[in-house]
Amino acid sequence: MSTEKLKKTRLSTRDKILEAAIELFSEKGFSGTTTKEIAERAGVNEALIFRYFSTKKELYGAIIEKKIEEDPGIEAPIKLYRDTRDDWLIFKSIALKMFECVEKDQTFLRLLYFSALEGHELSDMFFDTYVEYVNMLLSEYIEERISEKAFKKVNPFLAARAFIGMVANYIVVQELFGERRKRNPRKEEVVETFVEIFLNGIKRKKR
Amino acid sequence: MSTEKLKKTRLSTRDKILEAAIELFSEKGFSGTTTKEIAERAGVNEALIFRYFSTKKELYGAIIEKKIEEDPGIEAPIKLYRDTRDDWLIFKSIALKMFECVEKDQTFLRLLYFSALEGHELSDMFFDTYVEYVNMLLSEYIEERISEKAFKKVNPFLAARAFIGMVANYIVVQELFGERRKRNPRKEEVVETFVEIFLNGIKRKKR
DNA sequence: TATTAAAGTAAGTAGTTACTTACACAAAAT
DNA sequence: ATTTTGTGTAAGTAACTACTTACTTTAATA
Repeated sequence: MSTEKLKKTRLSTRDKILEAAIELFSEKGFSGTTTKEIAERAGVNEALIFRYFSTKKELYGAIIEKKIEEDPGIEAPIKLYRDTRDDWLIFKSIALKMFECVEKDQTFLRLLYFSALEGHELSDMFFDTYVEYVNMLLSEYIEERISEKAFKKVNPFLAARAFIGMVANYIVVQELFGERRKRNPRKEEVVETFVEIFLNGIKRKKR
Repeated sequence: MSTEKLKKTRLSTRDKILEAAIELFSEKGFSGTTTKEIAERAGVNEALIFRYFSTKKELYGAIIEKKIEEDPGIEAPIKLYRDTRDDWLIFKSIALKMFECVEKDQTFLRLLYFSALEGHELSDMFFDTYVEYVNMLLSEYIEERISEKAFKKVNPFLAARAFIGMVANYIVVQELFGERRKRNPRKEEVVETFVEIFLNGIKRKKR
């Protein structure tokens, strides 16, 4: 018996349901997924789903909460490197962390977008945890750098959005709009180009 | 009788169905919308839907095709102003055109994202028409400006993505993740900040 | 005026949906 | 030894799904 199979066996019924639900909801959205399918993929009886979660909606809520708790810490690099004032390092590692985040979990982006489009009540919290929080931390850092005269005077909130936006949109185009098929530039080239454009754009020129 | 009412009356049954379907599919996606609902909102008998479109999926295809044909020409400014070599004007008007595009049609962005997530076969064409085509034209322009030594040597494709990404992501955050509620910076400030950061980042410094 | 075609509708259909019920089995607690 | 508890399941249910049928009304044409 392979370790993988062993691992599967050890999963509690509740966890098997959650895992199958995460996969299916991320593939087809809330209304595109049936509880029957979830039960089949989890390998459990459909009625069991309703023993653990009283409604399909509650199950959906549970998986979004789970994703929110599993926060991969895109903001880690900024907290870690802030004091070095090494802008290149900070922005580069934030971008790389964003790439890493969707590479590690293929369901993440789709769940985030599906939950927003389908209007789930936890969608806002999901979004705030992953996107707004990072943007806030980053705009704080940019504000500091402006007052240190290292960066030009710009709206720090918009500058942060600009940088996060470059990276986020690139990832979305790749992951959601299937541009993966084409052989794209290496991740490192992408990140370095974006950081270069951004930092050149915002840094004060030395005289 | 108001002109609006008159206009409504003049709409053919087929158009009434299409209009209702556009609204509903953009609100709730393909699998979240029922043909009964569409008929109710259009004010026609449900059976009529299937006289004009043989399946629900075909109706969905028809509305996406319609949207593709209605292409609002985000690429117009670049074609129009390319020869002026006025970078500020060109990039600013592209960004403004992008804002304009989603302001004029509230259903557009949601349909684009829903069709991609739900994996409709026309989704790629939809995406190509609105996003890839503009990106291509823009990267051509950037390439020219690089060879004219006006811009730095960067990957033109990535530079175009960077700019489009800033703007697109800002709009998506506003429209899809309901950041409209907060009173945000004026559109003009947003656009000017983005263009400033981008052009400063990519322009060669004069010596 | 008679004929035909198009536009519209009520009432279906078979299959699916989220969710329930009633019951079986095994281990732990009494 | 017997009750309780947790875990599982087959077989339902009522409401809903996309889609059809058979029929009527309206309007254009000959």
